[in-house]
Amino acid sequence: MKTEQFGVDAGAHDAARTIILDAAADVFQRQGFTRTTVDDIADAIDATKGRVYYYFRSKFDIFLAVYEHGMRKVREAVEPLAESPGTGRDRLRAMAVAHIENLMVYPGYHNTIHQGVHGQATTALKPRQLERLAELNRTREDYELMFRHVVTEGMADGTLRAEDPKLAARVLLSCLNATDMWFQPRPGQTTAELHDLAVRIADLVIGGLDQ
Amino acid sequence: MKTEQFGVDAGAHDAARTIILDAAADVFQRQGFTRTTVDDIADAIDATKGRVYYYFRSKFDIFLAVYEHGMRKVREAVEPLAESPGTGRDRLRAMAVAHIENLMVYPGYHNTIHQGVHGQATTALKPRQLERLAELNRTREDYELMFRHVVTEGMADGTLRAEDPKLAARVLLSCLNATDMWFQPRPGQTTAELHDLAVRIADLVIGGLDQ
DNA sequence: GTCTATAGGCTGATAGAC
DNA sequence: GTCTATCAGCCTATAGAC
Repeated sequence: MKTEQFGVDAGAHDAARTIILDAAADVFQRQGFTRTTVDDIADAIDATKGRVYYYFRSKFDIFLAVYEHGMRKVREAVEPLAESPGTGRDRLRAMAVAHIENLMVYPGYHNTIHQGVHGQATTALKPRQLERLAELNRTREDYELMFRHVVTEGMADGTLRAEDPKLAARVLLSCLNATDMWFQPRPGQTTAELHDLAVRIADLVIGGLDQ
Repeated sequence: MKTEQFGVDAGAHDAARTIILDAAADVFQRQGFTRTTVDDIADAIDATKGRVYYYFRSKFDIFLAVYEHGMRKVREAVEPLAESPGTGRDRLRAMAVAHIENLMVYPGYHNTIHQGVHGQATTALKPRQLERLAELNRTREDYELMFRHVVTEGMADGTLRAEDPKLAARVLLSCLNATDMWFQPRPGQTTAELHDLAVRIADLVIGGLDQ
């Protein structure tokens, strides 16, 4: 019972969890949370349920971990750009490109978050899980708020125009996220090609805010 | 056994089906297809499963009927605008507004279609169901094609600019559909208010194509 | 740590009464 | 037409062997 989860083995433990999370994000994307069985996740890593339940208390806890991991990844990529030098428009564009690129690299994670925000993953939840889900949704709202602030700053420095920054940020972010509705990474697609595509999508999406 | 499904009672039969479809679209939106039980749909119209299974062969057939009904409604609203007089830009804008308005009036239907396109509703399907789903997805592709054509026409008449009409139409439509990710009709919201909101969203979304 | 075996609950679909 | 009753299958989660 005295495992070394917080000792020298923590790294191995986290690595094992991450393998499960990667597989789960992928399967959740392909089949949706509800239709995915824990056996499906285990199959994807050539294991059985037993392994999965050793690392996660429940299927929904896996979903929560995917949500958290995915949100942390985008925030790490996008947040620094919000505070970088440059006009509001330049920063917003850089944020949009980075967001789309992140979505292209981690499609499973983003799609799973999508399902979570939409509430389609909710089964009968324990108080502990409800609280964690609420906190994650708050993180997501903060993320949207960051976009809204940059929109406002772009309006102030004259590089963006918007009647209603709140509506603009919401539409902008939902448009960026909509990419996961049709984007499928093609085998052999280079990072440069993905970047180029991300730029073109970003320009289409933020065009409505251009001065 | 000799019902009058195609005789004088066809209207009543269709009406009963539509009541079930409206309820199903609503519940599918709130809970997602998989998490929705047939009992949930029946409860929503103060009935039991028996009634539902009298009108539909399976839960997935209900989904297919919702998909079809929803697609027919948007097409009826948007298609005439694609062929109306005016510049490409004017027509595209009118189509975008109409699409969003339709989505605001039938949020359950649109959200359910969304789930279908995303493939999250797919259980083990019979050949008959697979074929019908494929046909519906083709209808949806035709719908996107209609947007692409108007984009191309707008480029020709100099009112729109786009590097890649195919990408532009795809991004445009997925952005319009993304509205159902956050839009919640408020009680007491008038048609005029919804129209105003739809116009503002449409302008944000097609701004990236403006000349 | 990872597995197998199984309990226990839920749900899609059907049969048959009214 | 609509209901009640019920079956059969699937899936989450746990217990215990290795």
